[in-house]
Amino acid sequence: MGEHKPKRADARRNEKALLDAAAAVFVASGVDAPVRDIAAKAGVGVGTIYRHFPTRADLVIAVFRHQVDACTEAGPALLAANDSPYAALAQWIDLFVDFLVTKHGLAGALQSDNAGFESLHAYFLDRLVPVCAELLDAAAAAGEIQAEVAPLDLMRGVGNLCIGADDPRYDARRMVKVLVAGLRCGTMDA
Amino acid sequence: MGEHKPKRADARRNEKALLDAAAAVFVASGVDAPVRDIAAKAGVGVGTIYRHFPTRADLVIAVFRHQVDACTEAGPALLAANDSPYAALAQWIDLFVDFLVTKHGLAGALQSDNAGFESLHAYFLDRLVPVCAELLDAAAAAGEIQAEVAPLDLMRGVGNLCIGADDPRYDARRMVKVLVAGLRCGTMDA
DNA sequence: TAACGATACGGAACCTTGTTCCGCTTAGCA
DNA sequence: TGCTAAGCGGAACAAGGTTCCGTATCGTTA
Repeated sequence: MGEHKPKRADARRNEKALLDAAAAVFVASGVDAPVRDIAAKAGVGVGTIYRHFPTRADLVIAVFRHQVDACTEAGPALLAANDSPYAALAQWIDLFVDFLVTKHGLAGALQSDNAGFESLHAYFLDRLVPVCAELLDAAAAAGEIQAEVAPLDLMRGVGNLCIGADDPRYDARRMVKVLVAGLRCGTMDA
Repeated sequence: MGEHKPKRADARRNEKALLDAAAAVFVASGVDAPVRDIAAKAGVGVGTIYRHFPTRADLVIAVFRHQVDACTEAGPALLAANDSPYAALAQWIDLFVDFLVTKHGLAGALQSDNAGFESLHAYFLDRLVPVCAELLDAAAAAGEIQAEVAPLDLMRGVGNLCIGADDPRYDARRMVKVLVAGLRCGTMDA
């Protein structure tokens, strides 16, 4: 059930290149970007994509799993690199938003593959909730935040604020910043 | 600003044929059915479709407006044709469900054209809520229903019951029937 | 009624996308 | 160094939307 490394070195290299290229292209052109564009960006032929990822949807899923993993690992790293746990939390939320903004095209891109989307979402929650909890606890322990918020609530809240983030009239990131700032000063007025 | 009839008789005939054919094909094969299939069903060439509806999305929107109109007109007609207003309501809900089941593919089919979807939804509410109200009032006046339910609530309720109606394990129509039956006997127990 | 111009029609051709296929290349090993 | 199977590139195919244009038809006018 563990990670079974593919055989050849160049194959492994290409797989990573593809994941990186796809992530970049998705950010630049959206999740609907043509497979050919991704192949070009990675400097490989389309055939190579299809050997690693049987279908377009599989590639998309793989990229997002990859992002979830990165986000997971970033939590402890940020905590170690910052004196202030609150700062770490804020930076982590920032990464999380990067991820969400692109993630919102997902449901559409995976229209047929509903099962794939569900399992991805489950994976997403399984891995990210504990990280968020850790950051939240650390900030609370350091006395840097007043409001008591459950990790899942915070993640949902941020997620919901990011809905419609592609509308240029709506600055989702701004609203998230406000929400995160709100953690510092309890829910009482004045 | 009113309805401006197209010029030629055959053009008008074809437009109607297209609307009917598209509705039939959408029911049979879903909203993603190829334009060619619709043209074939209507017995016209694809070019004809594109003269009447500049884009695939426009055709889809036109079909659904057409359905909304049909549903709107069916309300008073059913009321007139039935002795029991409740029976009329039940039959109307049936038509409404037909419409909803296919409507749920819409958001996906119009992915790019979000504005089109929004305005369609507004049109949908504007026209259907009054009809639903009329049926509900008539049934209440005849003493055939006990529960007091707002038209919009009923429509949303039915709409929500129809979510996931394409899943063969879930019989949405059955649940709607139960809900409608529930109108007859108030919300108290026994 | 015959002729004529505008209007509408059909469907082949085109473009973009996902996916498959297969001859060539190259990593890894003896 | 040579062998072989894993990998690779990209042309070719399939499917869908959209465009184009020669032909047919409508509706009017002489």
